[in-house]
Amino acid sequence: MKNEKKVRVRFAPSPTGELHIGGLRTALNNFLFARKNGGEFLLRVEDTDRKRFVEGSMERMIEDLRWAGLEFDGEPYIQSERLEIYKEYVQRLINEGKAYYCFCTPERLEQMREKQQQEKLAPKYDRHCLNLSTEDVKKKIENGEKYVVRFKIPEGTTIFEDLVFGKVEVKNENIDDQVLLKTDGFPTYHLAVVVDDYLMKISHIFRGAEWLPSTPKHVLLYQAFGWEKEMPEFVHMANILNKSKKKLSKREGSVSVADFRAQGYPASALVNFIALLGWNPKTQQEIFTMQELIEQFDVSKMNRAGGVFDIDRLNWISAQHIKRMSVEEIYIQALPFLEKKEYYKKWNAVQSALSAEEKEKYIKKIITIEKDRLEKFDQIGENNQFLFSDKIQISPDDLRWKDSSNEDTRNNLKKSLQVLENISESDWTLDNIEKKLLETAGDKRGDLLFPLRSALTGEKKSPSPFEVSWVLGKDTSIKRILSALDFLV
RNA sequence: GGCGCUAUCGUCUAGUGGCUAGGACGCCAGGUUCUCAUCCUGGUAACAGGGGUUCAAUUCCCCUUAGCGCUACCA
Repeated sequence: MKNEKKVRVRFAPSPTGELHIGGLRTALNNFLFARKNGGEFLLRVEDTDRKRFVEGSMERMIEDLRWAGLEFDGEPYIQSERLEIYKEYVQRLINEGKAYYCFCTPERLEQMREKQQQEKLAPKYDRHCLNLSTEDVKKKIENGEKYVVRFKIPEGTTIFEDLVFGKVEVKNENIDDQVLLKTDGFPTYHLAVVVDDYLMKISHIFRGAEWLPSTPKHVLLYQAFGWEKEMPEFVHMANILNKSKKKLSKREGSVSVADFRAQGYPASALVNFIALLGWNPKTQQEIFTMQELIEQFDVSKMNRAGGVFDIDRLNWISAQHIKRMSVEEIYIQALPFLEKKEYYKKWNAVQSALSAEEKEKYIKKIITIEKDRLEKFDQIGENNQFLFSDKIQISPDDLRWKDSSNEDTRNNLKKSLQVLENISESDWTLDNIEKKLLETAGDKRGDLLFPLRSALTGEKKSPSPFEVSWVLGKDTSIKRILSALDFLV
C-alpha cells in the first residue's frame, strides 16, 4: 500500500471571505505534511462560484497564511481561468455515456424534491433527462435552452480508504447524479477538484471532514476517467467545533485568522494551538515551534473526533510563546499594538526630548518586565500605564504597609530614596537596584518595598518596585518618591 | 426523512483485554512573595447506556442513544 508518488499537496480555498480558523488548520496540515516529506505545497483558487466571489479575499487569505508562516510553492492555479479544460473533460464523459445533459428547470427540481420529501424519500435527481436522444439534445441546445451536465452514477458500491477514517463504503444508489457543469459553463467543485488534482499530480488531499460524504463521487469520477492509479490519498480532518459543538463556521464571526491577528496573538501560538486540535504527538509536549511541528507531524496521529475550540487554551499557549520570545522579537511584533494605545500616543508626544533610540530602549525595558504577564500583544502596557504618565494617583492609604503608621511609611520612603540616590546612573541596573534595596530592607521587606512600589506606581497592583524604578529611571523614580512624601503629613 | 462519521474529566487529549484510567487548560486550595503576574505543590473531575465475546472489558463485536456532517447549478 506504500505510495511512492512525490508528495504534492494543495490548499484550495474559495475566495468568498476571510481565512478562518478551519481554513488555517487545513492549510497548516497540508503544509506540515509537505515540509515533513520534502514535497510541494501548492495554492489553488476555487473561484467557480461567481455569486459568492469576494474581491480581494484571496489576497487577504494569502497574506494571513504568510503571517502564520505558510508559504506556497510554485504558481497558483486559478480555476476560473481553466474553464475550457473542464469542458473538454466533461465532453469526454458525455461521449462515453458517463455523463448527460439535463434541461430540467430549477422549478421542476424543486417540485421534485418537495414531493420526495413528502414521501420521505432521499432527495435525488430522478434522471428525467437521462434518456434524451442525441437529436432532442441537439434541438434543445439550438433552441437556446439552458442545461447542466450531470454525472451518471454507475451501479454498485464505492469503497475507499481514508488515512484518518479508514475504510469508507457507500452504496452508489445513495449517491445523486451530481451536476458537473453548471448553466454558466463553470464546473462544480466535484468536477473541478478531480480534474485539477489529477492534472496537478496531487498526491494527498487534506481537507475537512465535511467532504467525507462526497468523496465517493470523486472516487467514481477518477474511475470514470480511468485515473484510478493517479487517485490521491484522502486525509479527512475532523471538524473544529464551537462551544455548542457545531462546526465552526465563518458566519459566526470572530473565527477569522485576521481577528486573532488583530487581537495580538503571536502567529506561532495560533499555529501551535491549531495544530494540537485533532492531532497530538503522543508525548507530553504542549508548546511547539513550526519546525518542531514539521518534524513531528504524522498522519497516523490524527484524531477522528471533532475538537472544540477552547479560547482559554489558546490564551495559555499564547502566553507560553510570548514568554519564550526575546525582548527584541516582542518589540517588533508588539510595537504596532502599542502605537494604537492612547496612553502611548500621549507619552510619545510628551517625551519629544527623547530620541527614537531612547524611546525604543524604554519600551524594551517595559517589555522585559511585562514578558511574563502578557497573553497577547495588545495587552502591552495596559496594566502599567503609570509608566507612560506622570499623573499618577497616590493615596496615603495605599502607601501604608499593613498597619504601619504614616511616620513609619515616611521613614521607609526616605530610606528608599536614599538608596536610589546612591546608585549612580551607570549602575542603574535591575540587579543593582534589587540588591541594594533588599540589603536595606533586611527581613522587613514589606515595610520598605510596599510604600515604595505604591509611590512609584500609584496602583494597588503592579510589578515589583525594583522593576518599576529600573524602567522609570533614577530621576523619575526620585521625583515620584518625593511627591509621595508630600501626601504623608 | 435518507446516507455517512464520531463517542475517555467542562475543554484538548494519552492509554490498556487485568492500571489507584495519565497529562494539559480551566477552576479551587496552599507555597514562594512587597501587591499583581510568573513559578512550585496539592485538589476537583471522565471511560454515554444495554447486550454479547472472554477467567477478565474503558479497550473487541452488535444494538440503542446522543452529537456532528452531507443531503444545491456553494465550496
